[in-house]
Amino acid sequence: MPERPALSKGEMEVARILWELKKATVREVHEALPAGRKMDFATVQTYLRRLDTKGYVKAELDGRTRVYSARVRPATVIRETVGDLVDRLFGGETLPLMRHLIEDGRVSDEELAELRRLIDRLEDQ
Amino acid sequence: MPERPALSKGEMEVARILWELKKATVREVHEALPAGRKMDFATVQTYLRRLDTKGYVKAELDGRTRVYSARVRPATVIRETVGDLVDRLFGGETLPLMRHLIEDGRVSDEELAELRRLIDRLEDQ
DNA sequence: TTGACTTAATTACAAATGTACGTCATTGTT
DNA sequence: AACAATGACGTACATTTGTAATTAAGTCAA
Repeated sequence: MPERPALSKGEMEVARILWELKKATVREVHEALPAGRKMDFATVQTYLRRLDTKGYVKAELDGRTRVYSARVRPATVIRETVGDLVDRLFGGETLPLMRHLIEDGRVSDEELAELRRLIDRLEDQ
Repeated sequence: MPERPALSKGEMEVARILWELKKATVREVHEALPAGRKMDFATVQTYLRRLDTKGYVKAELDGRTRVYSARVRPATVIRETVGDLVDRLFGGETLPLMRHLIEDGRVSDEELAELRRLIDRLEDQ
């Protein structure tokens, strides 16, 4: 595996927004920040540049503007990032994390139902 | 909320081991590192000291030896840490993370059953 | 064309992090 | 007692991270 340096927290936020937009300029990412999340334009710029350097995204020039897009698939990044967290904070066990998520009460009834469907699907195959 | 500085990755690893041991000296934590995880004794020492400074653990002296134990409950630390990850990497949505965990195939059938039980319990109340 | 704006690119820098060395005190061994 | 081994503390230091100020370059109104 081409081991990339891990994402920092700030990089994560920016990467996630880029994934959502598929392709975006610094400005577009900046504008897509969640309401209330105050981050300087230049800061977003820095994160995107670092994501590029680390190999997570690529940039192509459109005129004088850089248009960024993912180079590594989100699913991969998520797998690596969550895996790392599970290792460090849960000793590699996934269940305790799920238990926490479910019991923490941030999951709606609908989501619970959805979850159950997921489980069902996995079980009978 | 008494906002503590977030845990760093190294601190997480050490904290988790301390939680498991309940109470432990630097050496004990060092020895309890997962096989294959090579970390210098002094590094463990540093992480514990920083955990102390940040308010996550406390230390009492037994002779000339420091015995560390949690000051903040693991559940709290986990809630904060996971919450932060969910915000940054999943835009605050919990379900996508659970979906990932379930679909990533690291959960055994038994664990799936256990999960279902958890969901059942939450649903009928 | 010349400021006045916009926006992009570069550079900066303190704080946090990962990682460990050196020093000194303590204890166990001939 | 003198030496070797053990272990605690304080110190160190290069990287990485969070965050932005500065500089450069293109664009538009007068």
